[in-house]
Formats: sequence, structure tokens, C-alpha cells
Amino acid sequence: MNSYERIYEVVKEIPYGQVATYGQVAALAGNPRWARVVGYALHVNPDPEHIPCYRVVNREGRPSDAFAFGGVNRQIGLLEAEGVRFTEEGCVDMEQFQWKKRLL
DNA sequence: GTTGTGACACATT
DNA sequence: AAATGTGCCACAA
Repeated sequence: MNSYERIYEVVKEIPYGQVATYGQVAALAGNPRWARVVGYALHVNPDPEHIPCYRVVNREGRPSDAFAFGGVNRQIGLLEAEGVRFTEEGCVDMEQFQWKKRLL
């Protein structure tokens, strides 16, 4: 409910060409322990058109095992299309593409 | 109302 | 270093 909305807001705030971890989203949502809840929230994904769940990855910078809304490859393709580079292990360059919410 | 599960993260072994 | 176990919160049965 309210918790989910908070998560969705954060996920929708993820800028183009960047990714965020579940823990990061949870923390930005105001609850660093909602990592699992964030995953579940995206699982239901009531508004996939406004909730780029493919921009949300686990702490490894890699799509979750159950993250397949058409194939894990699908997610990597979408992120690559946004300019995100993947390593041979299928991990994202966190230091470069992880969404760092810095104030400006 | 209680028990179990889950798209995670962290600590310990 | 990797693998395993535990903790966390919300939802389904």
C-alpha cells in the first residue's frame, strides 16, 4: 500500500542509463530493510509502464534469478539500450551505472 | 490470528 | 575467497 507506493516512486525516479539496487531503493524509500519488500513490490508491478523494474538490480549489480519478465537477457538488452555496460559475468559497472542520488 | 514464502542484504563460518 | 545462515518487512493461505 503506502509502502509500495513509496518504492514505486523511488523506482520511477531512477534516471535513464542508471540502475539501482534493491537495498538502495529501499533506503531511498525510507526503509533500508525493505529490500525484500522492494523485490515483491516490483514483482506485482502494477504499472510496468511507469516502473522500470529492469533498472532495479540486486546488490551484485546483476538481475535476480527470478527476474525474467521475458528472459533475463531481455533485461540486459534493455539496460544496454540505455547505455549500461555489462561485464562478462552479466554484472553492471556499479561504480559507474549505479544510481547515486547526489544533491545538485 | 498464525504460519510460510519471497525479484534481498548482511554477518558469520 | 566462497558458501551458508540469519534478519528484515509485507503479502498469501
